[in-house]
Amino acid sequence: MSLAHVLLTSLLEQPATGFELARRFDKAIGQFWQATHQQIYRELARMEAAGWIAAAPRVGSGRSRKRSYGVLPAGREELLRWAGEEAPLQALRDELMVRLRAEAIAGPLGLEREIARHMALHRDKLRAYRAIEAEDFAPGRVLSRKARVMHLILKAGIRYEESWIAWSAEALAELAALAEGGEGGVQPPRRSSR
Amino acid sequence: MSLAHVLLTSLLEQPATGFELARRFDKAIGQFWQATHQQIYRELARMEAAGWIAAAPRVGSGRSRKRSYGVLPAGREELLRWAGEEAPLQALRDELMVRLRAEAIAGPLGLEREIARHMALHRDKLRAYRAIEAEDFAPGRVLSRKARVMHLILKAGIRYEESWIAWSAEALAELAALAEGGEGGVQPPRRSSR
DNA sequence: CTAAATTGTGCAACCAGTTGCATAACAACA
DNA sequence: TGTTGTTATGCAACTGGTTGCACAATTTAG
Repeated sequence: MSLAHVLLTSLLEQPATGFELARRFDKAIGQFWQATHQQIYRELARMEAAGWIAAAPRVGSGRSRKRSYGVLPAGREELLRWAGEEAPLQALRDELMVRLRAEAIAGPLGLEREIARHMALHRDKLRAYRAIEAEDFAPGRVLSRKARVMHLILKAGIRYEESWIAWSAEALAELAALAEGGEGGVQPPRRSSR
Repeated sequence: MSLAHVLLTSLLEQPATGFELARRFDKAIGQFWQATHQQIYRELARMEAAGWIAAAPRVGSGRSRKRSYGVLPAGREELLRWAGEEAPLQALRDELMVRLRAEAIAGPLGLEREIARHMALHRDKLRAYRAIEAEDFAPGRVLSRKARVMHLILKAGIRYEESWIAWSAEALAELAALAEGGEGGVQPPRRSSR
């Protein structure tokens, strides 16, 4: 049940409508958690029912359906309670690795293109993260505690992307070597080179 | 719909019962995909209905409910078709990073313990992967194409664990520095040190 | 021979996330 | 004034994954 807690955190930073929260997921939050507007509205309704958040009274004409939520004391307590919980390691799921397994077992499938494409996507993400880092966490600047912790989160993303880029390069080199060597057999090669 | 394709790949390597497939998920497959026995049985039933796999005729007494599945030509075709598809980057979800965001915004929550615990778990995984590597892909050994591709998958796991271990060390150091410096404020520090 | 552990299959209910669609206020502008 | 784009909320149906439970054959150990 992490979504509720992501939303609590974000609302604690700054009250917002469901729509605004959805946009925040496109930016900073989206790095390590995602949600569609559907999920967000549903979850906000639950959280309101649980007494964790409340909508601010409508301003002006009152014809709009817009609802801006803020965190209630019970919501803040719930966030702190949850933050103290232990969680198992996040399970890794990667479709590309599943495809690579298929490639290993069902023979050469030409996965190089897809790996190269992923590598480029990881490069794009890394570039975007680096740009945020240069903008918000430039070296030498004096940062608040909050900013320094946020920087740690960004750095986790940077390391993650870097590690996939490095792996992709290694994998492409190995697959190229395999293709060139012409070793397509399922059994270990018969002719030893020594 | 990756689960079906994981199962196709595994059955192609070696026919198996649902139970045996579940155990394979605890080992090699589990690195980048997970499934409970429930999901596996449900999916096998679907795949059989779709004509991708078939159960081998019962051997011996025939009193057992055991069903061993093998891949049919249609299943193999489906696997190859799917392997050629493009997929977006795997979305990253990490509850620990969500907690760290809460820590950044809702004040110090003592997340160091949890980060250290995760670091130890990542170390365990890395050690296990390294043991497999030493066992199955020792340097200098002549490996089949299949083994070399499998090694690439393992290496992806190794890099992933290494990158989290390195991040954890960095995060713990930074959090320790923050605690020591006594900077708990939300605003940038007032007293410049120069 | 019996008890316990392991192997093996499955139903039912639930929860979280996805997809497609519908609706409506408001702002900008032609 | 009407059209288009943005902001804003929500229902309904579905898919994939989780949890709890039940049942039964086979193997192993006492």
